Amino acid sequence: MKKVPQLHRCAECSTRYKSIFNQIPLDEVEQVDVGKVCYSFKRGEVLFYEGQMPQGVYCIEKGKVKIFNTGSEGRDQIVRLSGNGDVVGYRALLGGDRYESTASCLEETEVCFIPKKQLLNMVTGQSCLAMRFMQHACQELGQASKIITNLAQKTVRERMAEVILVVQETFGDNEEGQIDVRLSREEWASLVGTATESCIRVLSDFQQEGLILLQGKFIKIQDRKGLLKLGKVTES
Amino acid sequence: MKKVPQLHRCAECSTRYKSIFNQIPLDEVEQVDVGKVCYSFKRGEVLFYEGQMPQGVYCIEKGKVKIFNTGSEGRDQIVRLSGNGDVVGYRALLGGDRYESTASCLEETEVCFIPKKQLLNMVTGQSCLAMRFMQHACQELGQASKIITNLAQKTVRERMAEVILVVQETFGDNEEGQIDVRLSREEWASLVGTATESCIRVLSDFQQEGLILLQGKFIKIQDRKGLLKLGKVTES
DNA sequence: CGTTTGCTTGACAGGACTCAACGGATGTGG
DNA sequence: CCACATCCGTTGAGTCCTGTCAAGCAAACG
Repeated sequence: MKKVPQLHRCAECSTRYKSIFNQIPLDEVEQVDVGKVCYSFKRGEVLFYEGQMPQGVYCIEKGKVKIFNTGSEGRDQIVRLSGNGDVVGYRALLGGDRYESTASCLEETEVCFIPKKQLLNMVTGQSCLAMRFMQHACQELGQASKIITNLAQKTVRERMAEVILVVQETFGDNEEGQIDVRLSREEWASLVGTATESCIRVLSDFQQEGLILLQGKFIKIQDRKGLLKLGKVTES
Repeated sequence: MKKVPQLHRCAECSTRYKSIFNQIPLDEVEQVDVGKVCYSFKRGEVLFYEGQMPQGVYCIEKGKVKIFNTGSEGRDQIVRLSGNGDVVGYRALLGGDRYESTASCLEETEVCFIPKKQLLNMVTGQSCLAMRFMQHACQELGQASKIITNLAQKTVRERMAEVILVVQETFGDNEEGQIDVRLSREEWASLVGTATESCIRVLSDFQQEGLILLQGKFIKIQDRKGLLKLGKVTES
């Protein structure tokens, strides 16, 4: 982790209009600049660990982060992937809990750290920020409820199909038409909630069935409809 | 469902101090009375169905409700149990979504229905209600993340042990020391995320191992520590 | 260029689901 | 109050999915 000389201003942040700070009055947004600190993380570096007390929130300026829980057997379960403009770590801070998950960077990632005091000031202030966080938490809660049902009822094949689609929606495609995130097989397995070996087998099955194309670390979707059907996704 | 002549006043509600309306100024609480309607539901009756647009929220005055998703195979997955003082259905309303779950009563239940317009007025108003909902949603989100990891990594036995403990914490014991909620085997299975038959087998195993006592529909915990250990619960 | 890490495949065992059958409890209507 | 139907709980048998272990190979890395 490296502290970055503060040259990023929220008002000019490219991700502002897709972030939770969208539609917040400009003067309030500029207020964020005052206390924040910018950091740069390498792949594998950690924003926060499960069990810590939150000291603030992290706004991702550029990069990708995985949020995961470590089960009792030590296996990881990724519960969310976050990218540009996402605010990470707000759940524990606003819920008054310790972190229940660990956040680790999937690639070179630049974040702005907003200290607890400042965020709470803004949230409890006049602004509609509390409202925005509330809506956001409620939406995430809806997604979580879907994940729960999927894990309990779908097979590894079905879950894998759905996860591939969700990850593509989250990060989109790169210039070559591949899903724009570099995940190891183990990380795909952590998303699906299965063993690495099972994950590998299912992925190569999918390729043989013409659903996807495996290109090293990257995956290209070949038959979107096939995946939708296989994953029994009720497209929203 | 039966409409109840409105004789319940929020300010005098016995559940108010454990509900989300705790610490809300009295005059605002009294404001709720204006637009609300009280209903009475029998066991099996439904507050709302998955897919509907939310028209308001339900505050449980007395009774118990299960919130569940119906998977693609038709099997149900219970994602939450709610009781006295809980507000049900706020997630979809505040998140701006349709209901992603169905809410069905486990026993005779009396609820106060607060219309959408009124709730939104209160939430967007000066009060700290948005803050309360935000905190609540964040806490539920933390629980959901735990459930996800459990479902993905624990065995049916482990999950069952944990679920028994969680349900007891939710509803407590009745006079006879049994967990104070009447759930069918199928509903226990829906909580754990398994088949009814597996659920039955595990429950009777637990009884033989001296962990619990099965008394018809009711369960009595005999060896709390054993369940904790088996469920690998990191007591919070 | 050696070492480590990640990927892949095979073999195997066991947990969990499905199907089927049956007794008992519950509830309804005559 | 009884007969009937339905639902619920329980048990057994069989199958298959999925995780684990082991080993070989490729890729990445310093």
